Amino acid sequence: MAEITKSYESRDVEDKWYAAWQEAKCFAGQAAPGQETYTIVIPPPNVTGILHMGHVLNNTLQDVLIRRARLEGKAACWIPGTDHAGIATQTMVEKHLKKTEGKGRRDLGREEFLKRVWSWRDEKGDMILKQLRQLGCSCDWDRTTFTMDPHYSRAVLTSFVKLFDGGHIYRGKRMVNWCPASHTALSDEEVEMRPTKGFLYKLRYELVEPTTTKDAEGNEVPLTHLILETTRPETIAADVAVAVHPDDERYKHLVGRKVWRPLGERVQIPIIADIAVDPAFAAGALKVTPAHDKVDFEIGQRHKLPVIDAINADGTMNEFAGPELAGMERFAARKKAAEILEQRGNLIEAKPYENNVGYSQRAGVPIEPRLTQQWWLRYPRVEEAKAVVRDGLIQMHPERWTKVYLNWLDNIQDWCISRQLWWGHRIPVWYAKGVDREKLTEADLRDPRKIHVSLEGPADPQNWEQEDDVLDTWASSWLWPFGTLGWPDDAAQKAANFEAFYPTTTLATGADIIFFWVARMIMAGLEFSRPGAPVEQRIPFKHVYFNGIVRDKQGRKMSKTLGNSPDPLDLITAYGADGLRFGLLQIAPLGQDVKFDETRIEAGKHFCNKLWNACRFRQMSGEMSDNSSLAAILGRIDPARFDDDDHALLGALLDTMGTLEKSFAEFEFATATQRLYSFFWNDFCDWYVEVAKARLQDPAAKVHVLAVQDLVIREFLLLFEPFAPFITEELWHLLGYGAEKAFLQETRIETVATLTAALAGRGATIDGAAAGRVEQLKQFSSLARQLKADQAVAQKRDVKFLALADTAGWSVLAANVAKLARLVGAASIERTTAEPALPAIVTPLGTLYLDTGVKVDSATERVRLTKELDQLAKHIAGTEARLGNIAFTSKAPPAVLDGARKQLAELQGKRAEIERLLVAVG
RNA sequence: GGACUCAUAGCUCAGUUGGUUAGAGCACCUGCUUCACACGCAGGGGGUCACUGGUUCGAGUCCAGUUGAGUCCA
Repeated sequence: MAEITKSYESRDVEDKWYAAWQEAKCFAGQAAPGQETYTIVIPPPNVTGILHMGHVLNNTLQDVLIRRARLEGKAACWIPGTDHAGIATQTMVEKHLKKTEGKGRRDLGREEFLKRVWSWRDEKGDMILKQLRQLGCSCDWDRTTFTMDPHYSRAVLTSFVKLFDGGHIYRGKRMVNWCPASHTALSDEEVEMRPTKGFLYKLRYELVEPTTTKDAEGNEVPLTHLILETTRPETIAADVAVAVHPDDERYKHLVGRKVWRPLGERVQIPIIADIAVDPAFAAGALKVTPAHDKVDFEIGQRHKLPVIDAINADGTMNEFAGPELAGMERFAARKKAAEILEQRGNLIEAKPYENNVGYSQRAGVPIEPRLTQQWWLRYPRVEEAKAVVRDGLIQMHPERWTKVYLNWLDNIQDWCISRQLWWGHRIPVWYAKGVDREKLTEADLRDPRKIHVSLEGPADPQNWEQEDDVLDTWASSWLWPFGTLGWPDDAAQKAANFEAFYPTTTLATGADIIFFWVARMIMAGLEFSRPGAPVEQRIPFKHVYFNGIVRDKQGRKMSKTLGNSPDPLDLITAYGADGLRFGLLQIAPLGQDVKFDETRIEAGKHFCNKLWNACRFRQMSGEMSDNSSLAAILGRIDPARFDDDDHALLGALLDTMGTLEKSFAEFEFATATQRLYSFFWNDFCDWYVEVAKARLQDPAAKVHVLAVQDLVIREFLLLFEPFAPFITEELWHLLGYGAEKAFLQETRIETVATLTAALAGRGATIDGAAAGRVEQLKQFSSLARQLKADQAVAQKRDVKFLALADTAGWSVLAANVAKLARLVGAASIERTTAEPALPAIVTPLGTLYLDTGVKVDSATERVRLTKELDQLAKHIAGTEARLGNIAFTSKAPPAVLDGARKQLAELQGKRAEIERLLVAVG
């Protein structure tokens, strides 16, 4: 067996083991008939993406789940892949083209451009998947899927055709969120509302026929114009009416009259009444611009108003905006429009104003409501999607997200699924040549002479033209849980073992895509996955775990522009993948955002090093014996030699195992990591290993004590492996736990029940009371050290202690004196019945005197003891007051009362002892 | 406007169904190269649990309100 080095060097072991795992196909998702499965599909990162901290958290969580499932003997399958990310990738490649060749995509043409995107992908895509390997992710790489792969594309197009045939898809000229930067429509979910500073322009619209109105006092006064306010004066030339609320007394008599439109061609536009107008906003009159506002469009529809489109696809104004504005960029045009209006006397004032403006999430520019032909989806299975979550078939963690999910489904709007891009799944619709696409009706869409919808395309392609648009990327990723398992092809599904692995078990993702992805996947799963099967077989997953967002120390989102995100690969280099994983999970409580703190990652590394050295020390402590099975180790454990420390340690181990079982069931990973940490560092290293040093001096006890350590390390490595797969694998082999050359993952992890039973099978039953006695010993040693420190005695100097103890206390001390002496640095700990004039401290096992050989400084001692006495007095007073309260003694549960009485007795005993010491000091 | 989350030590966070003197890591102070580990060991200082009120024998924990930070929806 190789000797363990002085410190853990992650770099030396990570690559080695990852290669070995892959070589041995450790991560292959293969299910034996009847075997319980555990499936995860990765939230596919952008194919152009590189690993950031959010990925690290999200994927570490998935790896922890999948590795634990493997240790529990389940058929674990984690399916990786990437997303083609339509807009992002197309924009990226376009930018690259512009920079390197000075060309735009239109210069190349669709086919050539797509070739360039593919070659970009082949060269740089999947980089992130390589990075995930460095993190230790145990994905079944043979199943890697890209949303543009031929079989996956087939799934996407199949879903379109099925939905079209089912009447869920239609085409229509409607208001969409238009991104002037990317030249495409966006879904509502891709629009982000941002408070934006601008101006509210107060304008005068001149009445064609002046009239009168009543002023505040009821006097008849002349009225020559209407006042209205807008944030977008550049669209005035596209105004087709002015609207007021039908019940607004101020304007009732004006409805039906006309005003002069102040910009563009000098025309009269009607004053109309519509309930969409908010009479409380501004002056209560609204300019109606159907082409450039969703509400205005609806008003226009109701009143059969014309539509004037004054803005081009790229966000510049066209000739309908008027000669002064034509050709200008929309924001420049806004300024210019205000100037013109001011010159003409139409502008009353422009006051600074902040309102919510929709921005393209991807391009970061304000979207333009725009009337265009698009493809729309009426979501299938909406009610069923609500039911599966409401009924708990799909559980969200934390549970509160179900409310957000249900609320969205309650207010669901049709989904604009077409995008005016080239990179993506081209919509499988063909128009007969000569058909005017602008004039197609709903009925025409169902007419096979005009429209062809299929996977293969028409038999006579020369007579047809394919739709130019592609599908929204999310309209491909919503099929992910079954598209990655071979759907819709029967043979492929069989090969992927769809039958065993679907529904998937857990989806781990961020709550920011609950609508984009989670909700849509649920609907898609219900609609497509197993037609006709019971609902519990059609859901795409059973659990959704929402991980938090990784933020910087100031609580800001990590982003490239802020430069506040560390490179995960640097962190792996510095702290090891295990240190990064463990450290990050420690600060990632369920459903809460994570403020990133590099010192916690460093602590993760330190913990790995601690584990490493504890194993190293075990190796140095004595011969390694057969560790290859639990039975072999248990065979060396001698129940007759169990002392309190053995009981307490194994009790803590079982408790830790129980905590982990519970944590995994509840997705509480921070709890799990914290317990692993405190168990190993405090219970095992700080106490057990230290006290064992004394026991190891006894040759008769040695085999047993080392076996206990071998057992604990074995179980700990199994518990820790999901969090830190590299170091645990390395130690597993170094300490000979694997049979032959078996990997750690091939061993089944023990449960509280099985380990308890295995111990019982060896005749060992854990004495729960031992932990309390060990606690007393810990306190004793801590107090003894404190006494030495107080007396300025060097720690390592072996001093003489005297203990004034009763029989019970002394019996505990006597049984552990060798351990304690070593622990506190004592030449001897002897019992005394006298009351020596020495510095003393009161412990749960008796009063301990320190014989320094120097005369006691009674003044210092008095100060020290008095201080402690004061503190004690306070606690005693508090406890006495509680116990003296009849309300407390009559109502509190007996256990609490008992505890309080016991505590009071202890405190009083301690006080009496300190008082006595004070007298003795003089 | 509606929904949600958070506020505990200098920093980042734990704190189970309310129950002894509120914990950890990092940072800080003191001491220590002791036959695993200085990526370590020992000892220490540091908290009116945001604020106000309520329920209760008892509140960091439950309820209401206030303030502040953040997220989502409209």
